[in-house]
Amino acid sequence: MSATRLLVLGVVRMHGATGGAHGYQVRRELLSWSADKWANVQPGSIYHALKRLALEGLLEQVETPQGKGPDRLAYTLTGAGEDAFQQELQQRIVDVDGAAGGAYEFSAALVFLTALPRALAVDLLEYRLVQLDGQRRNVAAVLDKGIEWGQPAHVNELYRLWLAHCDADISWTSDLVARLRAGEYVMADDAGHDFGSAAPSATS
Amino acid sequence: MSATRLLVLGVVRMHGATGGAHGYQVRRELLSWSADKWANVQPGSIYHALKRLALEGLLEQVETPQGKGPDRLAYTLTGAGEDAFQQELQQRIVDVDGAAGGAYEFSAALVFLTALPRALAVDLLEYRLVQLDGQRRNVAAVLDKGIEWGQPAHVNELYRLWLAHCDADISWTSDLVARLRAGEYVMADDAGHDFGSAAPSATS
DNA sequence: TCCCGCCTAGTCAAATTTGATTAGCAGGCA
DNA sequence: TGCCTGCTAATCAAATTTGACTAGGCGGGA
Repeated sequence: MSATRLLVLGVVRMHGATGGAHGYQVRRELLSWSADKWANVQPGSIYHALKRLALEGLLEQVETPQGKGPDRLAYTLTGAGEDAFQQELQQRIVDVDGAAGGAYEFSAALVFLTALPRALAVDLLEYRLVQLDGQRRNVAAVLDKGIEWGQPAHVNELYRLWLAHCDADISWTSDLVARLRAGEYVMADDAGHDFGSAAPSATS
Repeated sequence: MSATRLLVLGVVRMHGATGGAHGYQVRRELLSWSADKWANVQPGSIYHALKRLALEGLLEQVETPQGKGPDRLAYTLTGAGEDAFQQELQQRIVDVDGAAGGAYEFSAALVFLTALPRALAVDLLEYRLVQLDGQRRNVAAVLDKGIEWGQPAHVNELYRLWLAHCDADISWTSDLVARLRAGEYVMADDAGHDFGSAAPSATS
């Protein structure tokens, strides 16, 4: 599942309480997060994702109050959609994979962090920490051995950069875990959880 | 120009001294850099890029010694291709743009850093440093003001992460500049520059 | 009233990416 | 010899992404 799909799924999920969301609404929400910068949310991708997700049974078309304006198709999450959302979200928090692309794969999940219960979020992030540490070790090893071995020197430079990013990720993640432990944010199992906690921006 | 295109252009350029490169050669070179991890180098993309670049006149099909094996189409850089390569390379070093996608846009350029004369590389990296500093300031400002303003809290978390990455980039870049100044790497204007300095991996 | 610009909502052709698949040849081995 | 495996080299249909463009309605100034 691409980052775009998780984002779309997640935004539709947020609007679940108010009877689903249509494409433009999703687009606006994502734009308000600058998701056009750090993920790729062109209009076309969103509408495509929406159709695809509906086709796969993760979303369901809900009949529109059909107000004024142009055509408008709204969607809600199905049960399968909720499952897929949870699964994908958790997967992404844990996965470290692609060094550089990874930062952006993770961002898509971070936005929905509060959709998880606090203890689970903490556990997953701690597991991520383990993964990150492993990756750090790996990169460091390549860098140590790699000086003399194959590859033009600049490829090592790449590893050096990744190492720095690993370190940054590790300390940021530790910090976040600590803050979550200390009770920051309203998580899914806290009183007053607002089901995704989007700033109210629906206009329909 | 996408990252893939710069990578393909750059690899073909490296093999310029030996009469051009064909798709599979490019693929292997990129795989040996793990570019399938941090950029997206599926076979199809490479062959597509090759054709497209040829169509745009940046590459030129060179007639093959036509040895044994399957069909094989080799390409070399044209004058326009060299210009485009230099321009794109320099652009990418300077551009900071997309926070998360940016790291990976930059990686594609970093690999070809030694294709620049030392002084130019240093200048460009220093300019990048200025950009990064600006970005850092921006993110920090949003983070300061942003606590109370709109957006669900977790979006701020994203900014916090970017801030950490900015810092990592800044110190890595400073370090690289210092090392370049101290004479590390064989740059385009140094004696013994091997025109891109790929580990010999041609097989043809 | 009429026109202009802007916001809402979404479509569509073209470009690109994905990754499974084809196909020739060489080497090992029974 | 005959077969199977693995490497070289590239193609192709299907999926996805890009981003320019259509089109209706609304508010306000001339």
